[in-house]
Amino acid sequence: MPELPEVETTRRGILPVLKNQKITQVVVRDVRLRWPVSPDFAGQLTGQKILDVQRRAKYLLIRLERGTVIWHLGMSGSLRVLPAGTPPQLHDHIDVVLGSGRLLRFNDPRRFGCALWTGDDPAQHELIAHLGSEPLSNEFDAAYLAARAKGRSVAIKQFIMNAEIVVGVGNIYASEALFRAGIRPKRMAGRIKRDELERLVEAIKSVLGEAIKVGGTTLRDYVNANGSPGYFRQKLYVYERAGEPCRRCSTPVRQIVQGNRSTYYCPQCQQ
DNA sequence: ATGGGCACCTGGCTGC
DNA sequence: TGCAGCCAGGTGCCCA
Repeated sequence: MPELPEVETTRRGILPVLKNQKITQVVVRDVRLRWPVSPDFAGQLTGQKILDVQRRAKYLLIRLERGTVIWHLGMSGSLRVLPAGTPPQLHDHIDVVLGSGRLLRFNDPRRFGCALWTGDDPAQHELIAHLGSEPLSNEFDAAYLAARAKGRSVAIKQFIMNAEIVVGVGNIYASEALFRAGIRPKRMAGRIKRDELERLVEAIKSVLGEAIKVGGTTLRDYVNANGSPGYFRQKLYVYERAGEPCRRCSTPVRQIVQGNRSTYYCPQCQQ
């Protein structure tokens, strides 16, 4: 569910609530996440002060005095801030209770998310060490993309969804970025021309940036730290619009499958 | 090394 | 009404 804009929106929502707070209690109701929650997870966190909340790719990094929690929302996860004592509901797997009398609650119906404590540098963690560029950073540019795409036959849509190349671009924003750039999603990554890569880089940056500004995209169940949805859905040009007229040229939007994921594009605007 | 496909899991919707 | 089948915002792993 959450792509980079939704994770970043969550980060911005929880940071002011968590910063400088002491963790007074951690409740783990279900350890069966993508990786089992470690038996010492609660013990490692309890009593520590939260220093910062950062993001790398779609991972939230909760920096503590000693160590870091690496938190991923998977497909259906959300982190919300609630008053301590709020009764848990279905799929509320983890609570982090704060000295302020509030708590951070992790809900994840499909349990594809994870919460891992590490005492080492999170940048060196196996899940994070091999990640590609942050799309909103200056190092992500056409030269970088061209170098990585050289000689590769994978479809450009799957290429930009590959986190070893560029992080944070999921199924929604991949289709949307390719629409903005006017590129057909099935074209081979290595055959995209330089000026098209320039447009693609700008499209990825702009679509992610605009989505962050309005709190991300809510399709079904994504909510931010306050339980509010994101409003970028209204700005989607092609995603989940199969058969509907393209917002630019009125040609019906087409839906195909790539790597077991739905892709949407306009056969007129994208070549 | 690269690309393709599957697995993990629950819930909501569709169509018979 | 009930239920089987399909689909969903991610990503690690296995295979050719």
